[in-house]
Amino acid sequence: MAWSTAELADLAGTSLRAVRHYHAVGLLDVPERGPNGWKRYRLEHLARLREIVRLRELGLSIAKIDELVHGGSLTAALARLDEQLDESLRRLQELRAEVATLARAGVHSAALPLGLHGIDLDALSTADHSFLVLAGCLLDRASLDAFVDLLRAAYAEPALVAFDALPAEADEGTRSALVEAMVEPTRRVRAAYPTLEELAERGSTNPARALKLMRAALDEQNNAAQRDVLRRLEARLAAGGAEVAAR
Amino acid sequence: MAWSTAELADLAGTSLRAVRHYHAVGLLDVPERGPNGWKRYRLEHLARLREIVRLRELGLSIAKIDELVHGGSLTAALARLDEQLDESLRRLQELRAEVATLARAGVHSAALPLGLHGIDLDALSTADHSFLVLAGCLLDRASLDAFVDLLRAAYAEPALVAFDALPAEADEGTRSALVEAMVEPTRRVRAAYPTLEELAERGSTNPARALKLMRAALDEQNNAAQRDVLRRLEARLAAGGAEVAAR
DNA sequence: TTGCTCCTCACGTCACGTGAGGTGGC
DNA sequence: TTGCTCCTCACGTCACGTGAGGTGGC
Repeated sequence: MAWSTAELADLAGTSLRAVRHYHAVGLLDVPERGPNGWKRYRLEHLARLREIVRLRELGLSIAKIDELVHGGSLTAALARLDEQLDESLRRLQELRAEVATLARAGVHSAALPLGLHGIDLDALSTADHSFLVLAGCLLDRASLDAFVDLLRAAYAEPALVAFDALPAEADEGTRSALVEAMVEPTRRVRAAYPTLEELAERGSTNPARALKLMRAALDEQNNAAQRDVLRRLEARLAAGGAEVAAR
Repeated sequence: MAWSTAELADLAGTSLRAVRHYHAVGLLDVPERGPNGWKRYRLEHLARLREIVRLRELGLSIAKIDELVHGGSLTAALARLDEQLDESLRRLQELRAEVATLARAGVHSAALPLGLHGIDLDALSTADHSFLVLAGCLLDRASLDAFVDLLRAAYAEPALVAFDALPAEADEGTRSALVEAMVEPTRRVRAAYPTLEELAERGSTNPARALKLMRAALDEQNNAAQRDVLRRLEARLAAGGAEVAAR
């Protein structure tokens, strides 16, 4: 009873090349050879090879296995391994949920942070989608959720939806009417939800940078007419504030 | 607002080199460049890159992502992915159990099939350990469990344990006494448990080969005295059978 | 001017996979 | 003799990592 490399690999449930690789890196002893130069593996090699295969299946690197087999602390290694497995389990469970979401929402929603609660991705404008991607890179979960709440509130206001759709060549009448129509909805939303500053402050490790990036993105997404309307809206809101203060 | 490669990678939570790799394989469009030749990434690139990063985290290969992004069937891909995740989850849970076992039993038990029920690995002789490794490569779970039951029964018989420990230079008196002592225990074990043939027949896809390999291994593990005792034991059992049949 | 960032090759890494080319056994 | 298995190089693969060497911006 002595096995060839192919037989050994087959018994152990691995490949011929893998066995040779384990020889090359010194994990598995090269056995004696028969008179014709062929390797003759025995039970001891099978036992060692199974050990290697098993630990590889557990996800250990060859270097780690080498360390263990040559007397490294198994207990410590296994404790770390157990933590990693636990982490992997949690991740896989998240991933499954995410896969289900993706199946409903399409590939391109993969760019968004996962599990945005109660948001209809199809109803999202391209601009808001892009902005959410950026926000997802900059804000933590809580701030992101708060921002999504704000977005939904905004979508419930016809005037704010109209702003999103404003064409660059909109005429003066359209613009001034839109400014007026936006005053009250904007006040309502601002009163009920946190501002971008507040979100960045609470949800980012580098609030100044996050805020700058988000503002730049917003500005970039707007066309000339939208920027004009925004400028006038801010003036109108400030004036309104002054009126109230003066009264 | 236009980002450098490093900024983009940082925002998307990946590495500079990975971004360049995605360019090289055609997954991510190369953006326009500024007057100084530097790349200028925009929101669209961030969105695409996040998509890639997310799908990579899900374990998809670049080839697969390319297929998906260029209109492959997302539904089919996700269904397969979900199966794989489910499979991975089951494997991870097995692995955790196995890690716990390993922590108790030591590295070298990694060569053994996992979760052998109710067996004390420390009490196992080296020969039996080696043989179990081989059996684990050849038999399915049920047959293996049956074999372990047989092993435990054998360990409960002092005569059979004595056989395992018989030195090669054992004298004639020791040998013949051992043969006699083994007759009854052997009959008991054979009556209560399946034979190697039966185990191979039921538990292997290639019973003839499995049986041959296991017998060769057993034979090899025995020394001259043990082989002698076995031969005489078989003769004694056959004679006993003849006696009974003749009576 | 100094330090920092950007760029493009291009070789390295990990754990093997995959021929290429030659010999031995039945 | 034919077909099959064995052997040893040695280059290929996948998804990047890691310098090497040179330029631009503040």
